[in-house]
Amino acid sequence: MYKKKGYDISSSESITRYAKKLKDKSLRDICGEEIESHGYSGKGNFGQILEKFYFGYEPNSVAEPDFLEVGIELKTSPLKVLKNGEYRSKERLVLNIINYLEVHKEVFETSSFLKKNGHLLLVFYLHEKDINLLDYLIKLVDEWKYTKEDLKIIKHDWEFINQKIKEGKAHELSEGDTFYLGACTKGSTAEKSYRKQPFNTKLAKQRAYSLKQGYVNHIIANIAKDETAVYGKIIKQPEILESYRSIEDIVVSKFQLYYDKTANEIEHLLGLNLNQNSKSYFANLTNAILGLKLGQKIEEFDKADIQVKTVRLREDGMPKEHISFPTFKYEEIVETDWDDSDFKNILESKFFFVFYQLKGGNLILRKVKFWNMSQSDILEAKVVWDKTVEIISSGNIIKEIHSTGRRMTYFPKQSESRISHVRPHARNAADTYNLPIPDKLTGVTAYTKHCFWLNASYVRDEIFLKY
DNA sequence: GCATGATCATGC
DNA sequence: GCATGATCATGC
Repeated sequence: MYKKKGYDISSSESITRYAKKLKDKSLRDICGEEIESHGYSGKGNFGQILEKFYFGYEPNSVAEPDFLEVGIELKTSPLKVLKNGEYRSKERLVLNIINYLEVHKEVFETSSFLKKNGHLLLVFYLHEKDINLLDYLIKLVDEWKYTKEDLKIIKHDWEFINQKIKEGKAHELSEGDTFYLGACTKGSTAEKSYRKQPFNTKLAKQRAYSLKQGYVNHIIANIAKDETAVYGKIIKQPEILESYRSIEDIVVSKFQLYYDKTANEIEHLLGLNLNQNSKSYFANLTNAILGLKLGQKIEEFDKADIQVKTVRLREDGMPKEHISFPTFKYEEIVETDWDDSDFKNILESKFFFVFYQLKGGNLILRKVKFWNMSQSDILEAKVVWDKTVEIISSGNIIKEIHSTGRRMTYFPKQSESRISHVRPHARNAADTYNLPIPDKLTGVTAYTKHCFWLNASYVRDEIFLKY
């Protein structure tokens, strides 16, 4: 037994008060000597050390909350700092493992998820590269309970995950399936950690419930009392989510009123007068349809890490453009595993597509769609990512240089994959990132910024045309 | 006409 | 200054 308890285990106020003393301290500040006298060897994670040496209980993996008497679960999570000094979550917050064989028997209100994670005590620390975890500074500490609105959405998410398990599709679960509560992969190498599922003989990846990174950012803003961003809600009263309606249905029904109308007509029907030359014209129109004021961000989409994409289709239904993602840094991508890659992370998100189509010189709203990529397509996209990494690591990037100076590369072309390709995405040829090793043909040590693109034909066939 | 490489323009 | 959405230009 560790006796370093400065709190009353039967009082949540006392526990929180004791926890808040951690602010602006590091693990070494708080319990350095004790850690050394107990032979701390650098193993174990931040949370386990805090539990053992500060709160004085042995880390466990039981289904009950850590502070059983008051039903509070302790969670620690890393922060990063933006250039403007605001805190953001470095990652999603991983909760308890989904026991496929048991959860299908549960109902949300009495579920193992809610029992263990309904009331959290959160300790956020500043994660810094190349610094010993004993020296990370703890910055934000507070309790967290979900608001009524959030809990309705989380319940829908939980039920969606359960439904998939009941249908024997645990192996097809994906983070992009849900809004705030995700089913994220969990295990040192996710490839190796497969589990049985109750209604299918196929093994399914081990997954845990998790709060989406965007949701954690809202918790952080809440705790830090940071209210710089202006948000507007789609769901103004939680009662709207009563009964069978999901947030998806509600959003889609708002758009359906305007299907087959031109952007201009929609604008007038909404009583707006937007600047059509503005780069954000379509984003503004989307927000207005959802009932938001100009300049507001969509709170629910932000919390759910939803990628909103407006796509313009030609008359024949082909998107005018491929869809781009952020550029990758050559030096970073070669040091990254697929499971930790930005590309995988973004492909696992939920997307909201708004399709406009050209018709007689006008753009009309054709349809909107929530979409996330299937597990099998994510694996196909991995092939493109693997090849890209291989090309950069080997230094065989440039294939030939035309007399005009135009350079042909070995990067995966559109014709090589149904799903994705790699192309430049830069201000101009001088807009470059450093290469980890010089290009074999030319010897250049930096190259024009590139990014992954979703093929226009994939967007048409798999997103626009399907069901 | 399409695929691929190159660049522009706006807004934060 | 840069990210992002959008578009242009060239060669097959």
